[in-house]
Amino acid sequence: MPDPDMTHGFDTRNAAQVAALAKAMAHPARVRIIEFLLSRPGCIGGDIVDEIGLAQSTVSEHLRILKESGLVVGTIERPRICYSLDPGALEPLHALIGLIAARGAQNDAASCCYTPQAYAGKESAE
Amino acid sequence: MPDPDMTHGFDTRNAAQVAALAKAMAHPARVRIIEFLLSRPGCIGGDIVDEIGLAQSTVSEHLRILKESGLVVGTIERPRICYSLDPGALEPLHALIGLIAARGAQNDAASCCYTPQAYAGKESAE
DNA sequence: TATATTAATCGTCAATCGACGATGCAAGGA
DNA sequence: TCCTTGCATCGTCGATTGACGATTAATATA
Repeated sequence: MPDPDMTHGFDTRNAAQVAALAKAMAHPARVRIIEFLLSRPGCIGGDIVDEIGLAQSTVSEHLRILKESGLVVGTIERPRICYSLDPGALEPLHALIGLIAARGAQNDAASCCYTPQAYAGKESAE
Repeated sequence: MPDPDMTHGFDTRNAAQVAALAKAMAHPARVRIIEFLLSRPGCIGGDIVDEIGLAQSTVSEHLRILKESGLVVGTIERPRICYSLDPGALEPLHALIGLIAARGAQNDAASCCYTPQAYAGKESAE
């Protein structure tokens, strides 16, 4: 048995990886940091604090989370630290999202379930 | 001024959208639900509960979050509910991740900052 | 009408998150 | 040596999350 985590073709390890990456992007301030880093040719030090408009300690904490996920890398250039994106880090997330997006082509959201006669009384669930 | 939320080329509204989508994917159980939905031609009712291995109420809560994000749609087929992915929903997230991934081609993670002489004493920040 | 099936909702609890100000720390310059 | 600069870390607070069992709601079926 190659991988004991495998279930129905997907493994829980990968799910945890993807979730961790998504979590890193799951806050508006962090998304804005990413976008900011994306808008620059190189990377920036504490300008991020000005850009985001939160306290320095708060931004530092967001950067810590981003670094922990691997999405952002910091290079020390005393007294500054130089932040930049590591695009390769979000590969697992990118792959899954790519799969979902690809499904969009073949499969309109309406087509459904294994009980074909189900279409009779269709309501939207909320 | 076309959009008061614009800051340095990105708007906070979009950041919130992206963050909300990422948040929906920011839990291993929800990622596994997505992968499970992806592994099926159509969609499934309460089989998700068996697949995930958490209590029914917990899975229901995760499904609520996924529906709220638009990523998953539920169609009522009494007494079941038929869940399926709506690939279009994660467009904003997909777009941003696409941008980041594209950057990977031109820009290796090492190249950095606007102070070119910085490369002298390079350490890794943790 | 009574019962079984399936999913949503409620109430509760511990754990985690996000924000802040204050403080600490390492290098560079006066 | 004493400041200054730039970032990390600490401690604290309220808010949110994630898990569960119990309950409720809506149908189908006996």
